[in-house]
Amino acid sequence: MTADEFFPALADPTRLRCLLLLAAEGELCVCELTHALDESQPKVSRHLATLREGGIVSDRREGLWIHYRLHPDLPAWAREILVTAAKANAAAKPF
Amino acid sequence: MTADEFFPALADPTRLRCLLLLAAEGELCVCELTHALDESQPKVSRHLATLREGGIVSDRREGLWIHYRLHPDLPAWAREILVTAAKANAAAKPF
DNA sequence: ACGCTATATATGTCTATACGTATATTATTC
DNA sequence: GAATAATATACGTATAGACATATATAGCGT
Repeated sequence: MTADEFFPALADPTRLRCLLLLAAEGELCVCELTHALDESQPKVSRHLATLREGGIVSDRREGLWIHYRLHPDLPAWAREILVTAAKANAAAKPF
Repeated sequence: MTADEFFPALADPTRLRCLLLLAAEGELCVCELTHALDESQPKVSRHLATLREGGIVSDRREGLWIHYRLHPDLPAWAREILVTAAKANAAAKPF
């Protein structure tokens, strides 16, 4: 995982929000993400596929549900960036 | 400056390298960046314009040279992300 | 004013990305 | 094995992004 691969994944707002939710919650299924983001299921699924193919998230099937989480091999610096972005977001929307 | 505005600016390798160089060096003119990146002048200039229009860098003319630096108002979290990316880059290319 | 240097922008084109809608896949339950 | 639920993918299209080449602008020196 290089910065040149990681940053494009963060450039889409839907993908960024997915990653911040996953960083905060640990593991979420597609329907939880779809509901939390208020986006269509195919849209969320396609963005998750992008992240999966990029090695940024991993998935785990459990019956009908597929749970996504940050990929276990995601390097520490990438996680740090997500934490920093989450703090920036929290500061920007203090509701 | 929100994360949704900042991350797209990092999604292009040329822009990312410009920002990492500026973060490391403080201030550089276009010809220094062009030479350091080994890219064409219009290409570097256009990416710098993107960063300038996004409020991520500021420019200062001094005679023929135009010096770019990280924008003074760039929030701390954005600078932190650049520092983290720089460390990731340095670790990836230990030459 | 002219030429030179540094930088910016314009133009046309090509590629990548994102989207909505529709359909397919996978697993469960009856 | 049909029906249903959760998720994935395919397809067509629209938009954005990046590029190379060419040209314009701005300041300096003579």
